[in-house]
Amino acid sequence: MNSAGRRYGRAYEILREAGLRPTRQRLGLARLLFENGDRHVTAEQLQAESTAADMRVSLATIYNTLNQFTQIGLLREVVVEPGRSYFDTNTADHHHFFHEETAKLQDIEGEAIVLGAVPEPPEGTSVERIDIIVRVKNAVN
Amino acid sequence: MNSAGRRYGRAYEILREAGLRPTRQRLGLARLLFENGDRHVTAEQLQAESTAADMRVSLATIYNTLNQFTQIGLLREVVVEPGRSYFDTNTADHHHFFHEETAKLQDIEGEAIVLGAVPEPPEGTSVERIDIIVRVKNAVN
DNA sequence: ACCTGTTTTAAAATCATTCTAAACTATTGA
DNA sequence: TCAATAGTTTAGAATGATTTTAAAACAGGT
Repeated sequence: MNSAGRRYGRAYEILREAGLRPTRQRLGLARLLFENGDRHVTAEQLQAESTAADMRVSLATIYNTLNQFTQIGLLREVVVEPGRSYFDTNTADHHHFFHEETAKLQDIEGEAIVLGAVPEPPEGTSVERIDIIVRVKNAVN
Repeated sequence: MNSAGRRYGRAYEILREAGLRPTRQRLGLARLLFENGDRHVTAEQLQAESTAADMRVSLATIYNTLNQFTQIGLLREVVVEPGRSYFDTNTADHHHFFHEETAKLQDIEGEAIVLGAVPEPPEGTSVERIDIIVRVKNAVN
């Protein structure tokens, strides 16, 4: 590993192993995404953060990177609203609260939600994934 | 009720009660949507159907109508893919299979899926709705 | 039939996302 | 170390779904 590799930590090798060149922008975005625990970001948000961190990364690259990271299993895409995609840095099996008013996602911890019966998939299909979204709004009290 | 009312059945009064004028296009779309059992349609699909049925309805009206019907509880919006909205004529409490390859939705019947533990919503919020999407793809065999 | 407020419409606008083609950069092997 | 090559990034154009706009058409009451 060279000095860049040391500076960026694990991301460097993860990218190499996935066959993605560890470029400046991919490493920088990886750092923003993974250095602060579990997060849910949109492309726009991530660009705002990279700008704030003095990295100039085009929106096209943000989208490419988010999609590539999703493909190699570093991120998971969560669809809750038409016309906006969230990317979740937590790829473990879990589900979400979605705050309708603030448009914010929040992980539901481990056993807090449990599926009783899982349905038989239709003939000739197999289950790929189960997404549960608990939509919440501010309680009126 | 006038002759138009009779011709379009229940929809006529439902719209009036919701404060929506029972116009030709709203009644026609209601007929397409509700006369053939449970359905999942996109705006484009509904327009194709109305064209096929010799009703000219603009896309803008299709969108307006789908949104209005959703607001008054005649439809339910299901979000499964970024950038495409499905409207479900079944507003009863139920969940969905989503076929990733064909982009088709299918209702999961009644008790086939059961939630064991339902999580406590975050402080100050109340649960609005729970959406479960079981994503399936063609089985490899 | 007439008035007034709704509704519909075509067309333009918007928004998130993807594509394109050219400029740039990482990697490899000499 | 350097050049060749293949993979990346980028600005800007293109796309596709949806919403907005402003004007024309219409529904319901008088």
